[in-house]
Amino acid sequence: MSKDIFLAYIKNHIDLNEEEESIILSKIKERKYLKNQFLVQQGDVCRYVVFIFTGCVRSYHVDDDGNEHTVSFSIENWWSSDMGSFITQKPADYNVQCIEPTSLIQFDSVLMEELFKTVPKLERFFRIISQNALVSAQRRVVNTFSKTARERFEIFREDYPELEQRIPQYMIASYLGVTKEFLSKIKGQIARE
Amino acid sequence: MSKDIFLAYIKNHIDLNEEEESIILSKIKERKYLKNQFLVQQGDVCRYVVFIFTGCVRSYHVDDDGNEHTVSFSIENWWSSDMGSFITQKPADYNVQCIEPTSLIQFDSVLMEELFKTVPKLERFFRIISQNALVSAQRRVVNTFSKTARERFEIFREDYPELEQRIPQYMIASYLGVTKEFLSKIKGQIARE
DNA sequence: CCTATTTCATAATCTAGCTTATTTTTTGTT
DNA sequence: AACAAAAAATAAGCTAGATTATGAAATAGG
Repeated sequence: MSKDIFLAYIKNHIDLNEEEESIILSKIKERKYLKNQFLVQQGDVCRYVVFIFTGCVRSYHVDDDGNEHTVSFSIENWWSSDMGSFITQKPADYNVQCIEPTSLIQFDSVLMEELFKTVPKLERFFRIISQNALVSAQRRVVNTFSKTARERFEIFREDYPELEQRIPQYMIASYLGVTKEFLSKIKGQIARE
Repeated sequence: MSKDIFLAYIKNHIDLNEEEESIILSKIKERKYLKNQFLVQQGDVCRYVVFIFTGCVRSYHVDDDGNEHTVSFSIENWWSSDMGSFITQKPADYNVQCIEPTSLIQFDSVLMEELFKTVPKLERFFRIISQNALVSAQRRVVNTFSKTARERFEIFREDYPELEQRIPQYMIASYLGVTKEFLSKIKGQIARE
């Protein structure tokens, strides 16, 4: 059952006894989204953090010139949200949109606090995954400055080999910080070698 | 007393009772570093997370071409470390160096776990500050892609008005992701208006 | 106080990546 | 299967920012 995936994922990071497991199971439920549906829209307040069972979700910002900038892709066994908006309850900077039919658990702040109260160990769990997310966000900053677009593309391919097939190329370009035309050129170069 | 600054800082994010406060106070101690001393050097394993009382610390990565890329500046009431290295105990990607004489608290992983065990609320505290740091790292990626160098410089000035006076210009350039020459040109442009 | 070393400014040349435009391919819908 | 719409490829010309070079100003050390 897909909720067990979530338990297994937690148990990669912390230990849970049977009671804690059943508390968690009792409080979460699966929800499905269709392709192209939004979990949050830029400007709205983000009410959920989600854990993804299946599917794929993209977070992206649309700037003043109308250009899209992808913050993250989230797939199986990963998290998604506009954290800044969720924490502060201010308007979201990002759109969070399903790019595949997606099945997930939705955590609002009430549920979150309820879980922390009944299973305090989860504080530790979320600390750990928050720290890990921070580390990779910082690495991305440095890569953006120190690597060429082509290098960043090659790193992307290594880090997420399956993702390239599932995601339209123009979205990958907007994740790498280049235009779709330039990514196309890079792929041409690589193919020609 | 400077340790009280640390307590006050924690209490911005979570509540502490008297007992918890005194446990924390009993376990931490102040340490001083000279200007230019390293807290971590790229390639070594990072053994500490630090909280800064006074002074300024820079984290930066040196890439294969020998170029420096500043990940963060940390001043009064803020944290610093190479988190990735600290967590995994693998070689650090970053140098963490004092750019002013600096007074701080040093947390090694033993102390960290001891604190988490005796004051479990601190898990929550570190989750919150990690999440905040994640939000700003993500915002920085988006800004890098959506704003010009000049706009990023102006944002930097607004966000950290005091910092510009304290930090050499070439370090600011490496934080913004441009060469020192180009930052100099930008400042010239702005001055001429 | 003097000298050496960093740091900052300015400017000419060069290039990675952007813009704009056109064509081909793929995907989705009736 | 046919059509429409979205996505990808290709290419010419263009700019933000890099590189290289030189001199001036500020810091630091003796």
